[in-house]
Amino acid sequence: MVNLDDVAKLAQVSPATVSRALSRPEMVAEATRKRILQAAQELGYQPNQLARSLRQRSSQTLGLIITDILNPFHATLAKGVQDAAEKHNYTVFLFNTDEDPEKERRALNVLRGHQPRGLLIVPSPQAKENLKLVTKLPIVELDRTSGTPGIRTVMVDNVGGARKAVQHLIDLGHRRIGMIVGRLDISTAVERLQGYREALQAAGIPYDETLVRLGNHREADGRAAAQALLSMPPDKRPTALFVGNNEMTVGAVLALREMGIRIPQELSVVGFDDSRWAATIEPALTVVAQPTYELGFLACETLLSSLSRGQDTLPTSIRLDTSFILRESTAPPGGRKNGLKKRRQS
Amino acid sequence: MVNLDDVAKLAQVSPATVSRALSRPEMVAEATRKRILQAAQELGYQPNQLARSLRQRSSQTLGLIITDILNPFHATLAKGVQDAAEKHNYTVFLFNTDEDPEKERRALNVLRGHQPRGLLIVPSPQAKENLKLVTKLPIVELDRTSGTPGIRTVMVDNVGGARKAVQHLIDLGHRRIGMIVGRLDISTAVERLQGYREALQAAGIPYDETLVRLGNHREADGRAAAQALLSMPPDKRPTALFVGNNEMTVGAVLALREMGIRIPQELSVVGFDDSRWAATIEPALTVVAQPTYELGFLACETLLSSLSRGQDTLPTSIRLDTSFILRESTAPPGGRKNGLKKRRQS
DNA sequence: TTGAAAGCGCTAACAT
DNA sequence: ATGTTAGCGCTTTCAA
Repeated sequence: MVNLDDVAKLAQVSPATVSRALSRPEMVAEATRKRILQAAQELGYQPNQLARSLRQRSSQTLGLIITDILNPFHATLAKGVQDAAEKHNYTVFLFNTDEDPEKERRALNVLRGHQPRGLLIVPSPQAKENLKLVTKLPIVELDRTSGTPGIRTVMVDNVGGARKAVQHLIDLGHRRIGMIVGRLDISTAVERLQGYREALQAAGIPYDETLVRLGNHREADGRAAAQALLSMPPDKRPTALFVGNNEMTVGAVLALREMGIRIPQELSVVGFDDSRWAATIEPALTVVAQPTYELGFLACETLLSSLSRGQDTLPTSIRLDTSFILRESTAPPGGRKNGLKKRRQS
Repeated sequence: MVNLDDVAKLAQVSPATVSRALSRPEMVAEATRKRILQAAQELGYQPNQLARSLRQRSSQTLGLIITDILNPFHATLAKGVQDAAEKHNYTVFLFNTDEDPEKERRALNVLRGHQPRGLLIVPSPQAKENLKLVTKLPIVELDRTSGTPGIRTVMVDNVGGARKAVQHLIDLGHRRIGMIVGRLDISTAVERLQGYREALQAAGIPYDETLVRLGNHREADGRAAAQALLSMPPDKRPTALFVGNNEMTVGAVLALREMGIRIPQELSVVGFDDSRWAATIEPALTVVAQPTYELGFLACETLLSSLSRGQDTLPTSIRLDTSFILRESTAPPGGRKNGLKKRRQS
């Protein structure tokens, strides 16, 4: 590999001058700088970041830990982070935890070895414990929070989003509204459940725990939960369903399809998180949409700006708004049709 | 940060011994090793990979360059690569090129600075030129090839996959079969087009270039191409459509929907690359499915084994088989129904 | 089996 | 404005 010394020799200067010409051009005379740049170009020189980072005791890399890259939501998050990082000349190490705290722990340790400048993480259920491994690192949590005090977070207004969704169902006349919610050791699930409860309460509808099913965020969980809810006696079962995340929504909808339950005639459905699938399935799904890309981008910007501004910035918690997208999967209970026209509403 | 010296002091040995205890345990006496491990544990020591890689002149990192992480196909590829890399204790740098050769060039340069041990790349159209930047690096191309001689590739049997798809349409009785194909400077597009032509030829159907439309892999391109094809006069327009990649298939299907053209009664459709969307849309799409995860995993395994076995391995080109999945989007021309039952066939 | 010493490629004092 | 020198944290001769 061609290194600083090679360039220095070709340009007939000392290695230090080459280093300066590349990193602090203003410290080097115009002519020498040109000569050096020319030499570097000629040799195809690329600075060794390993050496540079070792010496500066600070790298131009970030760690990104998400729970499932196959989930379009997370892929979009990753893209947002990537783009922001690239804009600031940072390179990102990507890790997947599959929601497994043990994989998260390993990822954190590996990451530690690579001396990243900061960390963006969608925390697993046990992240609070795991994050003790990297206390020295500037961290931003995105999408959800581990509850670790003093950590910056960039999230969506889950409570408000859920409230809007359930409010919509109530407005249509539903009283028995089911919810499929994620694991309660994950903050988004807790918050969306809270939004559900708030909407019910505001409408004076008592909370009925038999209508709320827990799932582990996966398609299969949504499927099982929907089956359980819909096998309740007709007068007890929900007439509408609010599903707490995208994958479980898929499972629920497919289960309903298999059971021959028509949406929205027999059951109204609202999902959390939009996707192409939700928009183009039959019937098109009414959802609470999240600014996913922006979430990732902003989280990364937040991290980077806290790096450059030093430690003095207060741990901020950013909440982005969701938007409610009305499509064709909801109708008044009992089956009168509704919503054949598409429209949006904030 | 706690370093080797700290551990050495605590364990009352020299730094060299600590290094050995960690990297070549067999070179250190049982007792000392235990003491050292204990000390390392106590201090929460994590080796600095930057220093280690610098010294060894070889890192435990890989570069992965894909063209679009938002495309589930690429996300799945990335997951396969990740999993294989993790299994062998490698960490991966992820880059997105968005099919932009300039972004690819930048990614390659940045990557070079981080001294990865090898590179996995889904090459952009100008990769052949760009890859000259990293001639020293062991490379595996996946999904498609840049045509650079001597480079290992892990791809799918695109010709065979396309042939099966078109053969199926021919068997149903179609003669005017349209194809929406990707940019012809991308190998997968060329190969899939070739499979299309081979199937036609084998059936004695002349190749009609007005039935073949080029697109740039995006949903919008599939949409435009489908609109163009279907606005041909009824006696000239295709009765069946083979679409060369997943995103364009989405566009084509949505365009057909908007035009009110019923699938498969008025037009049969076969896509390349399966997805949840394809499987659950109405009607469920008949597709050529790819072993995507395996493609990524295998590509990474191939790269890593070539690293450990040294340079002597021959540049291998691996082809994985596709599988044809018959669902509900194809029928004989003229509208007789078919394929309401789902089944698979290799 | 262990330690001393050199050096990977770079940057940052400190000198000139 | 440029050069000299030391050292980031680690591994690897070489010597004991």
